[in-house]
Amino acid sequence: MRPLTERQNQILEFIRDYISKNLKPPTVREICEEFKFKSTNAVYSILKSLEKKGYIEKVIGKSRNIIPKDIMFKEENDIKEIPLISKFNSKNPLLMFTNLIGTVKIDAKMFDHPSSFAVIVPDDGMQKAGIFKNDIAIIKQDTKIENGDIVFAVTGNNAFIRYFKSEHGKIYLVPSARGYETLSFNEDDKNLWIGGKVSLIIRKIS
Amino acid sequence: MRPLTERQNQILEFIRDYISKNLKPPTVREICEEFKFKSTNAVYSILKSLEKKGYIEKVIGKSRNIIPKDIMFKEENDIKEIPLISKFNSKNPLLMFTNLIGTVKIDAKMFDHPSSFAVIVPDDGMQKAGIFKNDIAIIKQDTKIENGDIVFAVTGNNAFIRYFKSEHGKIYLVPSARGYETLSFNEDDKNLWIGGKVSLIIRKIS
DNA sequence: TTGATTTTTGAACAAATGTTCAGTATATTA
DNA sequence: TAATATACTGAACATTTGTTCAAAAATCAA
Repeated sequence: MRPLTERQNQILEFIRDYISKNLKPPTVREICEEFKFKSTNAVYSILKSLEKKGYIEKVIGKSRNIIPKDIMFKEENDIKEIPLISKFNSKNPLLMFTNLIGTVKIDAKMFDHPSSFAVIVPDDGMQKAGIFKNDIAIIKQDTKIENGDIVFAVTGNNAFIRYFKSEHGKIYLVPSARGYETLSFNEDDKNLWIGGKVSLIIRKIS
Repeated sequence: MRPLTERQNQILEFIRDYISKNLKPPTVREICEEFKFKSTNAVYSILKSLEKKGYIEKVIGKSRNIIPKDIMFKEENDIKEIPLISKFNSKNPLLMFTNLIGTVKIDAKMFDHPSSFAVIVPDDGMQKAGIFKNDIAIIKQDTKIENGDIVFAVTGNNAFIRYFKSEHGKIYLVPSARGYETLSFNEDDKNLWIGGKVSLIIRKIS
C-alpha cells in the first residue's frame, strides 16, 4: 500500500472522524468547506488519489459514497448491546422490555444471539453451579430448552435461575444449592414463563 | 412516546438495519424501492409521522438526513478492549503481552480499570468461589492486594487463580476446592509473580 | 530538464435526493 | 357523523451532490 501524502492523510482522517461522529460519510462539498478549498475539485482529485492508492472505495451513483477501506473491512456487529431488565411478570412477559434499567455490551465473539436479554441473578440458588446472587446473567430466548439446562423463569413477579427439568407433564425448577426448594408446575401453567436459557455469566468482584 | 403503527415500525426497522449495514442512513428512494412503493411520498409521509412521534430527526438541507433518535444519543467510547493473554513466565511477566491471543471487549460501565488483562482460568481450583476452568478472568494490575483477595499468579510457566494470603514473610496461594494444594513462597521469591486481582469473571455456558 | 504526481482554482453538467402539491382510500377517534 | 390520522399514487420542483472539463502552480523522481 503506497503511503499517503500529508494532504491525503488529513482528508482521510477527516472522513473517518466525520463518519464516527455523524454515522455517515461526508459529501465532497462538506470536505471542501472544512478545508476552505475554493473548488470541490480540490477534494475530488485527492479522493481520486486515495481511491487509486486503495484507501477508500466509492459506490457509483450514490451520494455520500466514500467508504474508507478499514471501516469497510471492520467486522460488523462486534459489540452486542443487550437490554438489562429489572422487573418481570409471568403473565405479560413481553412487558418486561418496558423495564429496562440499562444495557450490557458484550463482545460479539463471546455472545451473539439475536434475541436475548440480561438480568441480575436474584438469589444464590445456583451457587454450586457457580452462579451467584448479583451476577449478571445473559439469557438466550428462542432456544430449545432441554432437561439440565439452566434457565431463567418467572412466576408471578418472582424471577428464578434454576435447572430446568421436564418430566411426565410437569416442569421442575431445581436449585443447585441447599436451602432452596424445587418448584413444580404443570406444563401448561399460565403462571410460569420460561424466559430462556442462561448462556453467559458475568461477575464483578469487589 | 406514542406507539408506532406496523408500517412505521417496519420502516424504522429498515432504517436502523440499513445504517448498521451501510454506515449511513438510506435515502427516501432507497426505502421506497425496498418497500416497492410507487411514490416517494409514501415513504416521505411515513417519515413525517416518525418525526412527529419523535422516533427520528432530520437534518434540513442534507442528503441521507434521517437520524433515528436512539442512535443519536448513543454514547461513544463506552467499550473497553482488554488483551487476552495465553502464555506466562514469572521471570519476564511483561513478555506476556507478546502472547496475545485476542482481545475481550467489556462494557466500560462494568469494568474500566486502565491497566488490565484477561486470561482463561486454567483449572478448577477456585470452584467453590464460583470460578470455573475456562472462564475468562479479567485481572486488574496496579491494585493493592490484601489477604483474601482472589489473584492471578504465575510461577515458572504455570498460572494460577487462587486466594492470596500473606503471613510472616510468606505468601500462600490458597485454592477453594478440594484436590488442589496450597502453594507457599517466600515474600521475595523471584519465581513468583502476582499479576493482579481478579475483578471480573465471564463464563459462557454451552 | 522533463515528465509525472500533487494541489489547487473556476465553472458547469447531470444525477441523486429532499420536498411539496394535489388527490384517493381506509381506518380510527372524537 | 365529522374530523383526524394513516397509507398510498403521480407528478413536479429545488437543492444537494458526484462528476467532468480546462487550466495553473508546486513538488518530486528519473
